[in-house]
Amino acid sequence: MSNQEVARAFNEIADMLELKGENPFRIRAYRRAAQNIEALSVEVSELDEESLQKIPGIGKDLAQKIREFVERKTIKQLEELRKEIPSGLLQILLVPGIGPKTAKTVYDRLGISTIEELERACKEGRLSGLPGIKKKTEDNILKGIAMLKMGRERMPLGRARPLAEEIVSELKKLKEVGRIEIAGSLRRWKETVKDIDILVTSREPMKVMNAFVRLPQVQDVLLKGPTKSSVMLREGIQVDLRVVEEESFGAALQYFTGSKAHNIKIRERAMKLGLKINEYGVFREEDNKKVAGKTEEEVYEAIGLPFIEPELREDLGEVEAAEEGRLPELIETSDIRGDLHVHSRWSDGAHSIEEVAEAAIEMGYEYIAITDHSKGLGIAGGLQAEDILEEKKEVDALNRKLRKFRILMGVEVDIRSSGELDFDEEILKKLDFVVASIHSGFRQSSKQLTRRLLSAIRCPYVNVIAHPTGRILGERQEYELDMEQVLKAAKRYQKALEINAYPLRLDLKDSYARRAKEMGIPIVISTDTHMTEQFRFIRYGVEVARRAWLEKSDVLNTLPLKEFLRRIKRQR
DNA sequence: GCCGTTTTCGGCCCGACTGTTTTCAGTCG
Repeated sequence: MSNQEVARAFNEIADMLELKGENPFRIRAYRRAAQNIEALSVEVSELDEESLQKIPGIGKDLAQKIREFVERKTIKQLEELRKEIPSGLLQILLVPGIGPKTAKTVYDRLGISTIEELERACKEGRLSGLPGIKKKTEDNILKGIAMLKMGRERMPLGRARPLAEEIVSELKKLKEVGRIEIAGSLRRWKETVKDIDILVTSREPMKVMNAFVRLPQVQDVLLKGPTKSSVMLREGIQVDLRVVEEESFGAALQYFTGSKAHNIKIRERAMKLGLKINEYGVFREEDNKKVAGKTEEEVYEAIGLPFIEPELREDLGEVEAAEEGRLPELIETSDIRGDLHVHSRWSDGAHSIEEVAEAAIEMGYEYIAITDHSKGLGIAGGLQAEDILEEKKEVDALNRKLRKFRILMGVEVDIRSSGELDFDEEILKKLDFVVASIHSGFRQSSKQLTRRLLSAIRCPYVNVIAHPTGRILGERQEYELDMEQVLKAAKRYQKALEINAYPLRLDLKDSYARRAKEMGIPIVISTDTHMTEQFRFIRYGVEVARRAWLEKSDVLNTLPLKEFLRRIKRQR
């Protein structure tokens, strides 16, 4: 019973209670619990009722329901609701523009309980005449159904971020645009995003909005007003643009950056202090006088808190940490001194080692580890033992030539299906740095996969496990690992785990990386670069680290070369 | 259903846009 399954059950209960018109706060309680469970790095199935109640948003009742779900594979309340509410109605809720009220109305009045029926009824104009529904609403529902059919899922950060930056640079060209910032989950660098939020200041909002909806990337205008417009891009992601006053920019940025859960917490705190926060500023309850709003720092200060970095704003303990003055000093991209997972033309990279080194120097690095694939990965030009030794000669020669820069001779050694490494220790011993990773047998049992990683961690010459969970966003699920065991082993042998910065991997993900930090496991952030342009992806990895509360001192490749070498020697 | 420097009952974040209304409900973020 995974956390995700529990979260899904609670969300389903929330949906059905909503359809029944239940108390909205009770519904919110289920959703909040679901969200917190999903973000948890431990499995709720392993917790007893008492520990469950320590999770924020989970009290006696929900703790019992989790235990019930884990032990009996079902929740009685859920079963009963399912009998009461047709599953098609839940599908109808997924249609953008349709909420619980409309869904209930069409069900009660017309007996519609599937999307197909809804579509037919709209086309036949049978919805018109229901309370609050006329032709226009029918059209909007049909649009929403079309949108749903297009498969509106979350977009990986690595795809959405460049799209957002492109739009920002277009809008920046307008003379009517003052300040401009990306907000929303994109500013928090969440690994997938639902839409792109952009915030601008302007004295002539309508001109900005007019230009916005006419951008060449825009396929459809969803809504347009003086402070808020939304469009659908051809790439299939929605962009919301908001225009605010200079004087409220900080409050608006804070508000639209979210997360929702973080904002609710901030607002609750404000309320206790006799303040009210909205996107225009912080206001005193008694006389409605504005006390802050121009900058985000001001907003947090007004409620007695230090600035909280956007990446932390998930209501996962950051508000409490801010209150107690123990916010982390998050790692920054400029702290990184070397990339430790780099491919060259010797295997499947696009550039020579020399070209790669030059690009790394350009990045301001002091060192890199060249880690081409081992023989098991024939498809990626994996190297035989002799090739590795040849490659090492080239690296040695380059090191004699380069000043103030060091290329570490390494390898990305494949962990075979059997659990053995692709090279024996005699070869690995001769290298400066060894990255081990899984590239095959993804579908093995959890037991087998975990054993493979454990045996790699135990090998004295392995320094780091690369992309430990193997996931590729939108393509491949994580391996079914026993992550807790992997973490324990990494801690015991002090082997590093990689945050792979390749935008579609981001592996370790934030919640695991945070758990690793808490356990005292060393972390490296690397790009898995196959061409020199990809060194720039390091930012994505650093952002995962920031979301995981990591500081400079938690990450090995922030160390200067000498210290770094001393540190990895101790791993052997 | 949760939660407690206003607490064990009575609160629970806040506003824009749309389409239906003639002052507002529903949806969304």
